Amino acid sequence: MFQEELFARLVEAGLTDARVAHTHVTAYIKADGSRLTELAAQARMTLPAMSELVDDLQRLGIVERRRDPTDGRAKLICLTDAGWEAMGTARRAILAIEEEYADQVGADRFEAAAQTLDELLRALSAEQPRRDTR
Amino acid sequence: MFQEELFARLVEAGLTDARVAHTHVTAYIKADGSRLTELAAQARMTLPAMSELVDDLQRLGIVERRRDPTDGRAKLICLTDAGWEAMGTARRAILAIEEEYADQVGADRFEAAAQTLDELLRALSAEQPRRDTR
DNA sequence: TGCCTAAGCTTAGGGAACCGAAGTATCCTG
DNA sequence: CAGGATACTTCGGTTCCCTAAGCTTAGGCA
Repeated sequence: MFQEELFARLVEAGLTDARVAHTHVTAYIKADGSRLTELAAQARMTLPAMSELVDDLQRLGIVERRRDPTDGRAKLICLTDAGWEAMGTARRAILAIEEEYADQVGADRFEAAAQTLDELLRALSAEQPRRDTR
Repeated sequence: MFQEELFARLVEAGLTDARVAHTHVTAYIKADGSRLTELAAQARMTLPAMSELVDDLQRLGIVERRRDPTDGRAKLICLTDAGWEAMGTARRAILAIEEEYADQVGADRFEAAAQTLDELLRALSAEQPRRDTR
């Protein structure tokens, strides 16, 4: 529901190739680059799954893989210029939808619910940290 | 996260064949039976997708398809005895998890957030009723 | 009565988003 | 400088959902 609305807006804004799974990268990627292992753990998915997502975003020119200067095995997933731009329009779209939601139930209640859920998620994440990355 | 916890508990309770998608049926099915069209609309998915789910639950002995006495085209999807039993254990598992969540953030806040989200969902569903069932 | 459209459902084929197992390259430790 | 651990990739498979195309029954209307 939220996703349908978001992706409709992204298409309007010209981001026709955006897919839902991409958010698993864009939600966690750091400004100076993230390792695949980091991203997979934060998104709670396996390395192969995250690798495929990064492949796709690389094909679309949103991210690029750079060699990690501190570790020859690792790669840093970084946003490209086009990636930063896309992040900006996505963020604006999300804020607009959140505003609509806040209008439906009252800004104070929406804010409170969001806060509660965020806290709950953090508490549960702390209990059961990452997935098994054997 | 919630799903992992729920299905782990269901397996413990002996419901080893339960799958995530089954909730799209069990969440909406009425005590005296529901039509496929109804279920698909409420779960916001297509008829073939819902039909497959019902196939699967039928194979597992959870639901059965009865002829609708008021319309020869339609079928009523009904819970079997085993289905009612499974619903009971699932409901108990869900309540137990919700209690744990309430403990994490406070029962009052959890309750308030749930209420807010429920209201939001209803408001959005009213705006954008069902999916296109051409 | 006999079509003809619509409604209810099913079948067939395919794509997206994951997972587990197994492989390669690099790092680190004794 | 072996041997194990770490970072990542490749391969094959499952789940969950979709669109397109069918088949059957209902209901209106000439």
